[in-house]
Amino acid sequence: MAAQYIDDVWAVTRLIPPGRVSTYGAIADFLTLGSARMVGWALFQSVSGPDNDVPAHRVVNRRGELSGRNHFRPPTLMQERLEAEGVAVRDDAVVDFDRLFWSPTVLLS
DNA sequence: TCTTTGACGTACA
DNA sequence: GTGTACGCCAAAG
Repeated sequence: MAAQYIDDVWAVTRLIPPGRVSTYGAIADFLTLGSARMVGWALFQSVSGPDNDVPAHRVVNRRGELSGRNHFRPPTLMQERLEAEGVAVRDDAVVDFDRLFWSPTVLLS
């Protein structure tokens, strides 16, 4: 069974609205994991395992780059899904990332 | 058990 | 803007 933080990360990731993106640091800070790497690891488990019902493609690094696209099958799946949701991707990075950025902290409001 | 690596981020030169 | 260093925590070898 997955660890608790894995479940939390998946829950937050599922809350990301379609057409929006979030960052590892924002989720890590929201869950007070203390390390953004845990977020990436948790999402990697979702993509690698059978529980791929997590929109991991909506989570990018701080620059808005698709750093984890190489872990998708095929590696272009991440960009394809983002573009399918209306998120423009250019040079492995989200266009207008500042505008499309979504933070889980909005749930606190 | 120790070492290395990893979907990151911040600090500093 | 670029390169280096460190912290952070967990999994794999």
